Amino acid sequence: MDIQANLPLTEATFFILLSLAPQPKHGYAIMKDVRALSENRVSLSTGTLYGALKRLLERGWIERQEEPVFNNDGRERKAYAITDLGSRILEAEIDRLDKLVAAAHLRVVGDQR
Amino acid sequence: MDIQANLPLTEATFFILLSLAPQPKHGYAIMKDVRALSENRVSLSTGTLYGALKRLLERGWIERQEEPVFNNDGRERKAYAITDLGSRILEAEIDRLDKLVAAAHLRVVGDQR
DNA sequence: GACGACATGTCGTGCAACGACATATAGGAG
DNA sequence: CTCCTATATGTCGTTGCACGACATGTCGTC
Repeated sequence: MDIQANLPLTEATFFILLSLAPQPKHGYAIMKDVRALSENRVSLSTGTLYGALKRLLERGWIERQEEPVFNNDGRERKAYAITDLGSRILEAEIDRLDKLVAAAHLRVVGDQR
Repeated sequence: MDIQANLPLTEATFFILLSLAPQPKHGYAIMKDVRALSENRVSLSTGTLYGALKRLLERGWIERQEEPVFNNDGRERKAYAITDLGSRILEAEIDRLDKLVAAAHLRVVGDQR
């Protein structure tokens, strides 16, 4: 399978995978995590979130966990976990972004970062 | 005008602005430059290129140069130039990418760059 | 005279983001 | 007891955009 062919990821997809990278989460938790990760810049609407999750499941980049996850008050949720394939794609995307940023910094005038 | 509201840029848009940042270019030159910039990963089809250029003109991120640009054999082309607004948006996008990459590197396991 | 590089454009398709809407439970404020 | 907010999951219609296919033309080379 050609990983490169799936790039670039959309911003929603990228943040969802990044959010699931350390540990599995349920939908709503992903939403909050992405908001925090992006310093409140990205607020996934539910349409974007669940639409994206559905697509990611179909592609096998993430999977539903069988073990239920418990939150503070004890209610259980079925969480999503990133798959090996998903991890490889996320890493490839980060590689791509690294090169992109490097190329951009070489080009743009008045760049002092 | 809220610059942040225009982000993220699509990959095509980003590379076009980045290509025009050092100096104005005509359409076909942008195509070749983007291919080189991205190490042959991104090949803009003409549909993407001219569609994007049209949108960028409408938004005032780029403009058509009045002075014709001459290529090797002396034929003239009307080139596109990035505007001040376009430059500010490009810089904002690079800022966004910087933060994104930084956040990603903190998160992802097995990251040794 | 055919072919590849140069050069500019239009059109139709398909995918993805997004806001709006729908639904439901839990807990705190009044 | 009722309203409001946070938690939680989902569907639907619209819109924007990338992309390949097609159309058109010039110039230089083999």
